[in-house]
Parts: sequence; structure tokens; C-alpha cells
Amino acid sequence: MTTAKRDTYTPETLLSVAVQVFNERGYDGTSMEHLSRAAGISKSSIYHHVAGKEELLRRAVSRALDGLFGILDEEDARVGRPVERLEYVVRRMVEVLIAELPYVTLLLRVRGNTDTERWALERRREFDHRVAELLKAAAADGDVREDIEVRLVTRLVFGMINSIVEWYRPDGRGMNEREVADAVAQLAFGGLREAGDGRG
Amino acid sequence: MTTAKRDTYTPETLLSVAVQVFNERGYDGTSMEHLSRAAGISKSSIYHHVAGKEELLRRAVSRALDGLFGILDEEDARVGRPVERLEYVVRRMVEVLIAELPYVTLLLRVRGNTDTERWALERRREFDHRVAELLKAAAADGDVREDIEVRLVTRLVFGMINSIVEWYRPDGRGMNEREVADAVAQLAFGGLREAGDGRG
DNA sequence: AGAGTAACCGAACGATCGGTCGGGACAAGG
DNA sequence: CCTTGTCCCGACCGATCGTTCGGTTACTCT
Repeated sequence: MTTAKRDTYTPETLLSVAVQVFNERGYDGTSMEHLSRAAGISKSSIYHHVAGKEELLRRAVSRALDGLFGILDEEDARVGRPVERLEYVVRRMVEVLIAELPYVTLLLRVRGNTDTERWALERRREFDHRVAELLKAAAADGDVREDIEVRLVTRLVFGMINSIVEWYRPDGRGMNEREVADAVAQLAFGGLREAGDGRG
Repeated sequence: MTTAKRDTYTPETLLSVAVQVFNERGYDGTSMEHLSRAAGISKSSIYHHVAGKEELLRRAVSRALDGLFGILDEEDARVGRPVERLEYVVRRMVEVLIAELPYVTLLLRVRGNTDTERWALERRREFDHRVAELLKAAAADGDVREDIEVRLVTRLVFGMINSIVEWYRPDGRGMNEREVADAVAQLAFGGLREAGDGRG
């Protein structure tokens, strides 16, 4: 087995440390000195594994974007009634978001100060647009309410899903991915008010 | 009238410029040089009006927090059935969020690197807690669904509301505060699926 | 006109930024 | 043994960070 070499960093293991610090302090608020302390190696040693700070960001957001766009390639997201494809995508978004939590967290916080950040924002908009089209198709079928604008609904549902990165923490006794996905889908499609009760 | 003096900066007018730049580049990503260029005065002149960068942040998040906590003091948020008080608070949150958009935007992006940021995070948690108690009371009355955990629902609804800062832009022909508030309330309480149609 | 002061400026401060460089420690292969 | 290449280090680079300071401009008041 060739993988059992030295106990040292790879670009991937270093990335996992860096992303964690990025999420705690913010990308701009994180210095290479902070990263070196968190990783336990010197600042200059980091440059042995990656080209620089921005490459770490690029690797992180790429991983997040690959996970999200991968959803759209899955069969249940491509065939069937739009409303059911939509619900599948929503559930899978929650699952991917939790599975790749730190990477997606970082993706959702980029502001657009560098080329890498602007590229990430562009890809995000592209993904949002793909899901919005799905919602529009479901509305055309009459399967989702049309009294609220499609773009607005898309943004609000995305807001609900994306907010997961602000509070979900995978600490054993908490809820798992599936449970969160169920709750999000139920709330998004079914609403908050007690079913059959009406407006008190 | 003593207010018509010179055409110059006050701490308030300087703040409005600073908050805009903070939101574009992120607080950590904004230098005093950036602020001076945006304000059209020299870097050192800024210190004539405010003590420093962090005071600008503190003034901004204070304004946002005052707006939000003010909602809880309004009569419709204090008396009546919890579910109706909750819906009122949700609508008012949207309105305040839009009325004080740049300030609330900045508040929602604070990470906790400085004392000011940690104080802002603490106040935010306090506000969230107050609204969560309202939701809990509504659930006790049987007015909102109880199959989803109260804490989880609170967070998801907050996520939906707070996401407004990510896309709402007050450009004349867009929707106004009331319309957005209606959409949020309808989606949060009524759900996405077509009413009376069920899950076909 | 002259005094007082609010508003502003350029230059510079020490500290820290992201990144570079030459070299040392260490394991693998001969 | 010695070479080779990976991994890491301290020292240092120019640039930029938030902030300070001495001094100038421009307006108000008497």
C-alpha cells in the first residue's frame, strides 16, 4: 500500500483545516498566520502544499459547487413531474449542504472581492436559475401556488435552505440530514399553519 | 434654523456611506482607504468624525438592533393571540429589514472577531429567542403545526426572512415593503403547495 | 478685520498582511 | 554509505493595514 507514508499534510487535509478557520473568522478576517497556527505548521510551509490563500478558497467553493450541481444530474431531478423533481432537489440540497457543510458555508459567504469570489457568485447564480426554472415549470402545471411571484418564492425557499449553514452543527445527538430535509420540505411545501385548522 | 450649516459630513452621513461599502466588500475586506475614496474625503479626515473603523460598525449594528427590538415593544406584538402576534412580528420584521436594509444586512453578516461583533451576535440571539417564545406559545395554542420542532421552525423562518437582505434592492419599480411582507407571511404560514390541491 | 473653530489634508507611525527564499531534517531507494 | 525529493522552517520582502499628528483651509461669530 503506497498511501501509508508520512503523517503529513496534503492539499486536502490542509483545506479542511483552512475552511474551518475561514468560517470562524471570515475569509478576509483570516490571515496566513491564523491558518499556520490552526494547522500546526509554519506559515511558509503552507505554500509547499498550495499556491496561496486564494487557492484554498477556490478549492473550497469548487467542492461545494460540484456537490450542488451534481444534484441536477441525478435521475430524480431530471425526469418526472416538475413539482416532484423540485421537491427532490430541495431535499437533496439540504442533504448536500449538510454533507459538505463547511464548504457550502464558505461558498454562501463570498462577497466578490477577487476573481475567485466573482466566479463563485456567478456559478451560484447559475444554480439558482436552474432551480427557478424547475419552480416555474411546476407553477405552469398548477402544482404550486401562483399568487406569489416565482422569482420571489425561489429566493425565499433558497433563503430558508441556505440558512441551515448558520445553525446546523453535526454533534451526534442532533438531528440527521434526513430529518432536516423532511422539515424543510414540509415547511416549504406545507406551510407553518396547522393543517385543516385555517386562520384561527 | 441652526441645521442649515455647511455641506459637510456628520457621523450619520458618513455612516451611511461606510455601511454601503462594508456591505459591498465585507467589513474585514474594507480598508479605511476604501472608505475615504467612497466618502470623497481623506483617510485622516474620517477620524475627525468617528473614533475609528469599529465605531462605524457599532453604530450600524446598533441601528439595526434598535429597529428589530422596537418591533417587540409595539402593541400588536404584545397583546392578542400568540399566532397573530407572531404573524405581526414576522411582517414587521420584513418591513424593518427593508427600511433599514444596509444596517440589518451588516448585522446579519457579523462573524464575532471583535468585542463589537460578539456583542452584536449576543443581541441577535436574544431577539431570536424572544420570537421563538412567541412561536412556542402559538404552538401551545395549537395554532401552528407541532410535528416540526419549534427551534427548527424558528430558524427556518428566520432564514427565509433574513435572506431578503441578499436580494432585495429598492429600485423604484420593484415591489415595496408591504408586498414582500405579504409574500413572506403567506409562504411561511400557508406553504408553497397550491391550496386545496393537496399533494397530488 | 481678527479670533475661534470645525473640517480637512499629506505624511508618517508601528503592526500586520500575503508571499518568497535558502536551507535543514528526514525518510526512501540505490 | 550517499543521493534524491518531500516536508518543513526562520528570516525576510514590499505592500497595506488602522491610526496618529502637525498643520492648513474655510466658515462663523463678534
